[in-house]
Amino acid sequence: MDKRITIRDIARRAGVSVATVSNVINGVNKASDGTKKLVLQTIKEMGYQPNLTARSLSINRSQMIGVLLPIDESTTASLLLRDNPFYGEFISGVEYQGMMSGYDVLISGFRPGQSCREWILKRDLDGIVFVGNYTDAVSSDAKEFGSQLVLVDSYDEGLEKHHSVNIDDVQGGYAAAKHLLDLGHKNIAIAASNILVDGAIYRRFCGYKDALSEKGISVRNDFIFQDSLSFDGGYRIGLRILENIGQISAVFAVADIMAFGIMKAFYENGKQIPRDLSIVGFDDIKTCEYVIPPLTSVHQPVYEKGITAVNILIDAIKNPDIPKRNVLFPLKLTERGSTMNFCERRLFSGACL
Amino acid sequence: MDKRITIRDIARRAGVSVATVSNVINGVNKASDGTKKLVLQTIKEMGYQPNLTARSLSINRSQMIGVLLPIDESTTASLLLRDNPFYGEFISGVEYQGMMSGYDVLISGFRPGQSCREWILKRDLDGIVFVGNYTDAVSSDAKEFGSQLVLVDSYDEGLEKHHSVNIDDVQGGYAAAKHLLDLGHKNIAIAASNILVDGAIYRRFCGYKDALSEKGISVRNDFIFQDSLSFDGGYRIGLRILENIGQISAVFAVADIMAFGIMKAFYENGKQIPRDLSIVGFDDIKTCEYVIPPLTSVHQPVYEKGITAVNILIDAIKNPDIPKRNVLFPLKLTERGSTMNFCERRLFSGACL
DNA sequence: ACGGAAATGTTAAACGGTTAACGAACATAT
DNA sequence: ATATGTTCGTTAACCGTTTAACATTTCCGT
Repeated sequence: MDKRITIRDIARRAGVSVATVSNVINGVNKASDGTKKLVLQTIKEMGYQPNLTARSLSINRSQMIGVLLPIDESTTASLLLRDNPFYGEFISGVEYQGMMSGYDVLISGFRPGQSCREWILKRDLDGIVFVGNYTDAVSSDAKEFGSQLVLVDSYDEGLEKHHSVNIDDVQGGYAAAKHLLDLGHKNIAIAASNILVDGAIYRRFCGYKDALSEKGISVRNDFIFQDSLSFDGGYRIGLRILENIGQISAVFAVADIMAFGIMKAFYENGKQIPRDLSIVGFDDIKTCEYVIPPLTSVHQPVYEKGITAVNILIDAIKNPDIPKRNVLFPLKLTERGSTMNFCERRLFSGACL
Repeated sequence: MDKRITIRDIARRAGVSVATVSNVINGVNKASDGTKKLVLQTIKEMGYQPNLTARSLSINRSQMIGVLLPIDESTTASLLLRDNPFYGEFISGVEYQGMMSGYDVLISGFRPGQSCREWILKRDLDGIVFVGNYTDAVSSDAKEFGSQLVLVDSYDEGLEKHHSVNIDDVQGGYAAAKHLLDLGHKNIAIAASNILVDGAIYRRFCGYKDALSEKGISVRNDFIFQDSLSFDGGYRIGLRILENIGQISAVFAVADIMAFGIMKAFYENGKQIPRDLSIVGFDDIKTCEYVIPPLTSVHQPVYEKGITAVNILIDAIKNPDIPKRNVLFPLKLTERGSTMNFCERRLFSGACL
């Protein structure tokens, strides 16, 4: 409960003006070495910490950046952060890089109907990292006040107009399907959420389609399974695939979590992965290594995305006129035990076609 | 890039003094209904947002709270947040409750050698939620500046002196072992990290011991397996258990992630869960539902811990003199498919002893 | 009609920094 | 000796709020 020590206390004790103390702190070269030493010494002795709130007010910059996370629409209450390990990992990257660059990180859910203008303005945020599907409102909000903006995971819209960090979903989808094709599979289903709603999912689908058509295979409508992007959604799709078990030998699930649901459905019905179905997931969350068999999945660099977003943001804060940067992370498939060669699989039940 | 609108602009436009505008904003009842309406109207028209930085400076409170997260000691670089879904879930609770109470949330890793005094001082933080093993330095830092402190997951030390939120590890460990005992198991191993190092783990062990001795069973030293608190650690323990497969029929893993490692070791060696080994985990992370069989686990309310911590913190901020509160969440076991009755299991291989 | 309280405002000094503008002291060049 | 420039500092205004202290008007009881 001590009285807070201010720059004036330092000035008084050191016998100089507050301006001089301020200059020393900020490295403005306007003090003799002697004075500098004296001031620094005094600061140390008194355990003085400059107050960033006051500084913010004065220089109109806060040295804080914000992360806006999507909300779980179903509850409006909790962040997706709660249920999806992704966001924690992402924030970790943001926090680390922010800290390294001297910025503090504020987090918040971006609740519908809310404007980020409010948030930026209230706290004088120097910039924000916006995760998820961005709305035009967001960008105009940011621009209006000299705050910088980096979009993450919202590839589609207005990409050129903003800084952005994305993963190459098309290529990822392609890699997934390609892997299955290389294993000799021809009848490859896809498990997804509504393909037309979510841009990222649609792009993964496109990659899948590309890989197939490269081999002269066209996508069969009845091989496109759509349900909610969740374990339960995957489970339901798993049951539907089981009905077509003779025709489908492999499936590309556009999210790991759906893949787990499919695996569950299969096990419950006495089928085995990968003997009865090869599965490749997408995201490569830690759980992929824990399940049995471990899930082959398209790896996405979540932590690195956080780091990169902050790097771009801070560059932009320091120099608002740099051209927009749009980073697209290439994706690589991590092969594990949930996929196997189509022919070898046939060895269990007969000859290879 | 517009000029920011300040309280003076509002005052000018509405033809009143800034003090009046301020009063209206803060609900101080010093203005006539007419004036109030006028001011509010003007605020809306001009899209004015009070600047919290300036307010902070003025009232010496920031309406911000901080969350200090433990760092992964191995890297010092990244947060544990990166690898452990826990923290994301926890932060989600903190963010939600903070938002509901009008506080913004700042997050940071608590890096060794750092003092939180600096952080509190710099940003005028009203309070902080400290997660993990706390050091005395933290508390004196906080106290010194009227900042409030809530300790999370650091049951042991100086509990009475601070607000705290913890889970009842002893009871959780007890519940885990009890469940296995109730299923008829007698030779129950425990998989843990070094029992003497981490207080929480030690308490879980104590609960396990209590349950056993209640049944007249004493803990066998060769049934205590210790390794790193990770999937790999669990895997190694799994291999060691396999060597004693005749003797051990069940295991309590003090963290889900270790349980998954054990399961993996068993499957790789052609053994089946729960037929050859009943397993109960601890934490009940989402993954428990995804693995096959789904893991029986002691559920811990991570999100609620976040909510509760913030509630206590804000109470303490508003009234610094309230007595210290120490919340201890009771734990409940969630039964799933990784455990089975000892006798039924014997049906596979012979008679029930 | 008068005094005092209540209601409604205003003024101006904080809060803890930054920084433009100014100035003194001293060295150097002419 | 004078002009010119550096070096080292100070003064004071400002950032956008809050709030104590004061001022004016209105209301009410007697």
